[in-house]
Amino acid sequence: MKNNEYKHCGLNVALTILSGKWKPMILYYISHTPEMRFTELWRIIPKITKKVLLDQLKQLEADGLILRQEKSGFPPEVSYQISEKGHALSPVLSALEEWANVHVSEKVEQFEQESGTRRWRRNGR
Amino acid sequence: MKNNEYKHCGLNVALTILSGKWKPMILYYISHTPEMRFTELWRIIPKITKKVLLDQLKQLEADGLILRQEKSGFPPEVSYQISEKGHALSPVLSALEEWANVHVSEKVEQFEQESGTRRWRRNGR
DNA sequence: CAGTATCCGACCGGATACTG
DNA sequence: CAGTATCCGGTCGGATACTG
Repeated sequence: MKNNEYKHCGLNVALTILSGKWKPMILYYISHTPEMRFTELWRIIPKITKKVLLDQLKQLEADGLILRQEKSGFPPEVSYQISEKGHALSPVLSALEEWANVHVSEKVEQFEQESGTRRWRRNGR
Repeated sequence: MKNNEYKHCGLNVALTILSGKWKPMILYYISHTPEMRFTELWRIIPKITKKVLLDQLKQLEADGLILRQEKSGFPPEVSYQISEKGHALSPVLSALEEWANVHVSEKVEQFEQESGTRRWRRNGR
């Protein structure tokens, strides 16, 4: 094989975008609800801190996977929704999910139990 | 939406397995060659250190995506190949790649230029 | 309600040197 | 050739307190 045939940078980009401890979960909830408010999201995701939730929401928004909508007034009212790009990604994520369930089911079960002690992220932004 | 409907742990597992700065590239090269030797891999991946290459190879092997084969004798001769699981993953990775090229092409181009200064990983193992 | 502002510790990628 | 052994620094996730 010749050197440097690797040009699959898109894969790296996609994985980078998806990297963040809570991003898949955030994406899941946002894509399954027409309008998800910040506090609601914060309530249903166990143990996440507001700062981290904000961080990951900002990244997802910056990458164009979700949309942020702010209604003026007080108290503030912000809701998030899935974008076109984000929506286009979901079948791919389902495929990944499916692959894991078929090929590494032990790890999935194990993961379900730990659930919460898991750490992970990706650097680079 | 009711709470805790999120059960897509497989997605988390899959992303965790794929997380590592060089893993997609390693996977690419290994899956496109019948037998890839350690030093060869080290040569064609720019700038990776042996320690990091070993780390990521060990993780990929532990997760069952690649196989390690060691021939006895001296000097040592080790080669890596893609496994069944790893092979089953490649269409999904192509889909991810495709998504990125269609939906975040700017970032992909940008990434191609930086190429090398990029950092990322995922914790939790 | 939906954020900021700080501070902190863990972990991962990287550099360098050494070895069976 | 294919690894180990150390050490280091940056980054991200997390905790806590404060604010428009």
